[in-house]
Amino acid sequence: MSPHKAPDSSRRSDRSRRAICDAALSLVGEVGYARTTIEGIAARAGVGKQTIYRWWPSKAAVLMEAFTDEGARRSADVEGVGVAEDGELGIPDTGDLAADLKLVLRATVDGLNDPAAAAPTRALTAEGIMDPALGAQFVENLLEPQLQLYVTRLRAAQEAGEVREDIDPRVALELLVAPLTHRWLLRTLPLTHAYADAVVDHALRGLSVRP
Amino acid sequence: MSPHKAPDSSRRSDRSRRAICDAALSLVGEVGYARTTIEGIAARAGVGKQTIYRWWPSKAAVLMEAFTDEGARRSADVEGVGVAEDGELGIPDTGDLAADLKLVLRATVDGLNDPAAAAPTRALTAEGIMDPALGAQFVENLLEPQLQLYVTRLRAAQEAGEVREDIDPRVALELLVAPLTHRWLLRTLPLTHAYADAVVDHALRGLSVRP
Amino acid sequence: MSPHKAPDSSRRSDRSRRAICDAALSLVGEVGYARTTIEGIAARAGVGKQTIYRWWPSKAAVLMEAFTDEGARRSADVEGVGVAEDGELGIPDTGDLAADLKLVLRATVDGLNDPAAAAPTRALTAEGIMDPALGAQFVENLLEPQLQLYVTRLRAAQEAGEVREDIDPRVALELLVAPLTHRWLLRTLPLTHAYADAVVDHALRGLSVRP
Amino acid sequence: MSPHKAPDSSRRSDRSRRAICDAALSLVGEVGYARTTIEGIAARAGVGKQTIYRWWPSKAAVLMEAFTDEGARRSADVEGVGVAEDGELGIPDTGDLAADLKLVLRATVDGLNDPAAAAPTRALTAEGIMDPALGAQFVENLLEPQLQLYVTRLRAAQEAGEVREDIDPRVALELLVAPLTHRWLLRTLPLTHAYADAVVDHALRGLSVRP
DNA sequence: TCATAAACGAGACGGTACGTCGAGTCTTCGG
DNA sequence: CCGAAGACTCGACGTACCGTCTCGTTTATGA
Repeated sequence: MSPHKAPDSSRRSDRSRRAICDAALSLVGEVGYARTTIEGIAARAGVGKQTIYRWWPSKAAVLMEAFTDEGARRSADVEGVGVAEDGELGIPDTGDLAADLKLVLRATVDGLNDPAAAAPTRALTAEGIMDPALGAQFVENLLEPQLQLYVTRLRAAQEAGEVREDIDPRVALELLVAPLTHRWLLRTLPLTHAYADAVVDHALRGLSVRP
Repeated sequence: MSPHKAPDSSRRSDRSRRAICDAALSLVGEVGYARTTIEGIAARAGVGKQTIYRWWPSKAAVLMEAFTDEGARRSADVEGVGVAEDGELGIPDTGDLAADLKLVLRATVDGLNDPAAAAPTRALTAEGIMDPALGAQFVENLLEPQLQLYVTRLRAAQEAGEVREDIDPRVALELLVAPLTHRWLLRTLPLTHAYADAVVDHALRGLSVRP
Repeated sequence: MSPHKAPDSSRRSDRSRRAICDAALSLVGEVGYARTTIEGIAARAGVGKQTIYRWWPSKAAVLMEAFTDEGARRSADVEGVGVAEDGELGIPDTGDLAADLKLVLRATVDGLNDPAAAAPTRALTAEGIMDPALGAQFVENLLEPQLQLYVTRLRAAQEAGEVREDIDPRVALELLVAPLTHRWLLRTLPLTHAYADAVVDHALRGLSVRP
Repeated sequence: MSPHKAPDSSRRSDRSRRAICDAALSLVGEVGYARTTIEGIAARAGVGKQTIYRWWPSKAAVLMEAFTDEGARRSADVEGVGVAEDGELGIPDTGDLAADLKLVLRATVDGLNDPAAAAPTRALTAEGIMDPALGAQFVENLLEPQLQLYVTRLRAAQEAGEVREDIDPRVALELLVAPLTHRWLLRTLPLTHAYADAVVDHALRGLSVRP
């Protein structure tokens, strides 16, 4: 069915896989995404080009996996802690939804404003915009898990009577998150803590005057 | 000061400029952004490559100008009409903000869901995400004028007493527009009329229960 | 040490090498040396440009090798004949040096006067004049072997008592050959059989009156 | 007859002409012939490219004229001296042909061995080898006048009884000059005073044993 | 325990496009 | 109204990477 026989993944060299991911990450950090090449990754990893082409369809896919890996490794480092200590591991629930959201969104703002950390994510996002398959992977592996945390927190708020029952948490979350993403990706206006607060306030209280 | 002396733009051939923009637009339409090359544009335009490199720094910049030009030409075509006939020329004001926004956002959804029309915009957006200079141009020339229409409409609603006085129209607009952009760019979930309506309803009424 | 690592010549594709040489020779024959380009050679040979740049430093070097190759192939064709049948394979020795030299130099005149055959040699010679490295290769591979034949014949004439003992064969040979080369390259005056004869006569008998 | 109307040479700006020649000579001296370009000459001369194309067919032709000019200027500088003081202004006649020729040819050797002085001549010669029209100009303007000096001297030697009557001075001169040119252009072996002497001796006395 | 088949490193290959250079032509403007 | 200035089309340059394709060389079972 497939024009080429699939490689036997049980024989795959994990040493090469890791070296490739590491090389990809470091190169993106050093020269940026656009000037990172498959040849460069292979050279830095001490690997034949074919070993990359055998297992990944594109440079972006390599980076995708490198990112996912890195995330998994970081998660593993804190496994068993039992308590979320930052936005990545759950949104706090102090009973004050506005405060909790502001805390998390301010942290998000800080993360997005760090140029070194965010540049590769930005590149990967842009690539995912053009390449649907890659974009789907990006959303599934990196974005959606984050967004689900908002769903969870918003449902809790509904049960606590803080949020109206007729609210769709999935839509609500996008009201909160999309504006930050918008400013981050398109650079229309500065992305600040004040903006994060304003988004939360506007979203929670609504635009309309009270009926 | 500059490493290369700037060309004298008063001597610029407008015939070449237009041919290049036309060729760029048609090529992007035919083969997509990624497979459009500077050489291809030059060949189709019957122009030397150097004439492109003399005036534009990148393929994306050519397309940027081609888009802006096209927009300007379309605007010129309807000049003097006096009445906005679609969302690009102003948001209607029937006195019912929710209805007006739904109308416009549904039209936006339709535009974004048209693959042929939206693909080049998507590519240009992605390119602007990676290249700040280009992104700034994109925002200034194409995006911001659209967003200002929302500001205008929201201010009118404030004056009409439909929208609370303590709302910042700039933030409010992003609450409405960013979620659509988010789904369009990241393809997290389908972009439908129902979603546009839900965004408007959630944004206007707010998430919180009434105090 | 070297700015670029040398390619591994054991992996070199001989098929490509031959195709490139053949293409180069045929192109020079068809359009002349100046209008032969590396791109043209690559295209005609069905080869990537890089494959030429990997192994040769210049267009002239390609032709140099093509010429040498062709010479080697022609020599191989007549191997085992045992008897020289033309000037390229040795200067005849009939005991009459003047007659032998006239024979050979007349043949040389004919070769140099054939425009099709001599044009590439002329181009290569001119290129070698400007580029010392190439010139050295030209002399070593193509010219010097020819000149040695004269040394051999002149030594035989010395042993036979035809030529004075105090003559340096290397200088003598240049007295015979350089005038023809001079007229051929610089086109001062026509290059004829009569001229070849005159050169031999003048050189053998000397300019001075008898003491 | 000509496809383009010939420019009116009476209107020609001599200031431009000189500036172009000067620029050409200085550029060839600084960066070599191959890397001297028409654009470079025009820029250095403060002249439009068209002003060069109007009056010369090629880079080589510009240099040709520049050289001729320079030669004429140098000759003018010593006009009226009445006595030739070097090979360029006539071959001395002391009554000893061998000595006179050695003197001149040694001076020629020195000139040809000076890399700075000879490089442009070498380039022009090479160009003349490939381009017959240019070569004819080179021979007529620069080479032939030099060679005629040898004819003159050799005829004097014939009249003085030093040289045999049946010698053709034109052939004889080539016996003397061509070997030096040969070594100079093709770099087969070093070009030394000893070689110049050997050429004179071999040519005057001949190769054959006395009958 | 070894043979054997796969993945591996290395890198040459045919290609495409890059961005630059210069050729020679054409146009504009200033003295 | 000539000529400087330089923008134009064109073609080739030499480079960078692409993705494919051999080459030997590990390596890791399964016969």
